Amino acid sequence: MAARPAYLRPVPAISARDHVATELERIGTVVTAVRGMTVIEEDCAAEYVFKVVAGALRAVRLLPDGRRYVTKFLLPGDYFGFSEGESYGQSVEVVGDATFIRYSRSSFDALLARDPAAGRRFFGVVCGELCAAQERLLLLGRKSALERLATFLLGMADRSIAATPGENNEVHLPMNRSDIADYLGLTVETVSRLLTQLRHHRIIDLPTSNHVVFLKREELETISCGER
Amino acid sequence: MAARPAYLRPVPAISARDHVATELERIGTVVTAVRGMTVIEEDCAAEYVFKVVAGALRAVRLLPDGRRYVTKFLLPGDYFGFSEGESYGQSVEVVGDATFIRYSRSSFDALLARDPAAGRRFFGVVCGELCAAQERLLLLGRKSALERLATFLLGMADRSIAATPGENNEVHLPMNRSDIADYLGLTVETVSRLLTQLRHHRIIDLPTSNHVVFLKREELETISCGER
DNA sequence: CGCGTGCTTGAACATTATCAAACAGTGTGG
DNA sequence: CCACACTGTTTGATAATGTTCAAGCACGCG
Repeated sequence: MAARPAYLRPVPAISARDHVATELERIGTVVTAVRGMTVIEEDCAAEYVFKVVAGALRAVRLLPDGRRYVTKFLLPGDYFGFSEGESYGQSVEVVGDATFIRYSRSSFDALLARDPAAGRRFFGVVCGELCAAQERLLLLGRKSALERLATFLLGMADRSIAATPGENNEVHLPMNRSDIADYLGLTVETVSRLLTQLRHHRIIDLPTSNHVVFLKREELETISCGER
Repeated sequence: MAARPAYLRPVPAISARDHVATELERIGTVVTAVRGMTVIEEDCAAEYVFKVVAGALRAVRLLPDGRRYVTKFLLPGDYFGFSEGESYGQSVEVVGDATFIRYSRSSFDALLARDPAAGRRFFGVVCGELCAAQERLLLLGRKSALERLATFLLGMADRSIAATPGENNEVHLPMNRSDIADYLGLTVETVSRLLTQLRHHRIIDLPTSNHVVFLKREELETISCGER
C-alpha cells in the first residue's frame, strides 16, 4: 500500500449503514478540489450541504480590514455548509487536495422534511459542532498561547483517521503556520516560537515542519488544560 | 404599567402558533429560579431541555485551575440544555431572576422522533446558535478589547426584547462586569476602563453601571467591526 | 542556480493583565 | 437614622504576554 499521509487516505463516503445513510447516498455527488480552491463563499446563496471524504479544508471568516479567523478545520467525516438562513455564514477553502460529497440543499431539506430520523441525526451532528465551538471559545477566551497550541496538537492527533483517540503519538498537519495562527487567535511568529520551545524541551519532535511527534504526551496534556 | 426593566418583562412561552409549538406546550413545565442558582451542572446527566421565558442566565465553562469562561448569555426566547451525548457540556447559572420552561429530554426526543417539522425546527435553532458561536470565535480570535466591548454592547441592544434590531439606543445589562469580562475573554479592570473610555469620548453614557445609553451609535458600530 | 514561499529567530514595542487601593451602592444591625 | 460591612466598580502603577517589524534561513521548483 502506498505511503499516503493519513489525511489523504479516503474514508467511506457514508459510514453508518442505516437508512438515513442510504437516502443521503442517493442524493449526493462526489467532488474533488485542489489546494487553494474556494468551495463556499461567505454570504453566497446556501445551495449545497457537504461532507468531507478525504483531504482537509478550512472555514474562514474575515473582518473588513482583512484580519482573518479560521473557524474550523474540516477533516474526513465532517459536514459543512449548514446554514440557518439563505446564505452561508463563512467561506470554506481547500487546505490540502480534498474529496467531498455535495448534497443539494433542496433534496437535503426534503429528506429532513419526510424523515424524522434524518432530522434527529443532523440535530445531533450540529449539537456536537456547537459543543466543539464552545470548547474553542474557552480556548480563545481563557487559555495562554502555549496552552492553545498544546490543545490544538492533541486535538489534531485525536481527529486523524484510524487513530485511537488519546493514543496517537504523531500528527501530520495539513495546514501551514499561518492557518494554525489564525485558528488559535495568534500570529505566525508566536506559533513558530512555541513549537520550537516545545521541541527544545523535548516534548515534541518536528522531523519536518508539518510532522509533529509527541515525545511526552502527558506533559502536552498537562499544558493543554492549564495545569502549570 | 410597572416600570420593569425590559429583561424582566415576560415574553409568551411559545411564540410561533404552529403545531410544533402546541406539542411543546403540552410537554413543558414552567420554572422560576433566583439569582445565583445553578440550573444545569456541567457533566451531569442531560435530562432536560429548556427555553427562557424571562430574565437572564449564563452558560459557563471552567478550566481545572478555576479560570472561567462565559459561553453565552441566555435571554428570553433562547433554548438551552441541548447536548449531543448523555451529559451537559457546560453549566448554566441564573444571572437575574429567571423564568423558563423545562421539557424532559425523553418527551423532547419523542417529539423529534415522530415529527419531522420539530426536527427541522430545532436543526435550524442549533444552526443559528452555531453561527453565533462562530461570530464570537472571530471576536475572541481577532478583535481588540475595545472592538469586543463595542460588539457586545450593540449585540445586547439588538437582543433585548421588543427592540427593532439596529435601532435600540439603550440597554440594561443584567450581568455584572465580571460576567462581561469572562464573556469577552478580558479582565474586569479592562472592561471597566474601556467603558469609562467610551464614556469620556461621549460615545456612550452610563446613568448607572448597568444601564448603557448609546450617544453615537454609528461610532460604536464603526469600532465594533474594526474600522479604525 | 536563483527565485519564491513559508518558517524561524531577534529586538523593540503595545496591549492587556496583575496587583493594589480607593470608592460607590446596598442591606443589616445597633 | 447612622455606622458598618459587603460586594461590585473604578482607577492607578507596574509587569507580562504576545505582537510588530525586520532579517535570515530552508526547502521546492522552474
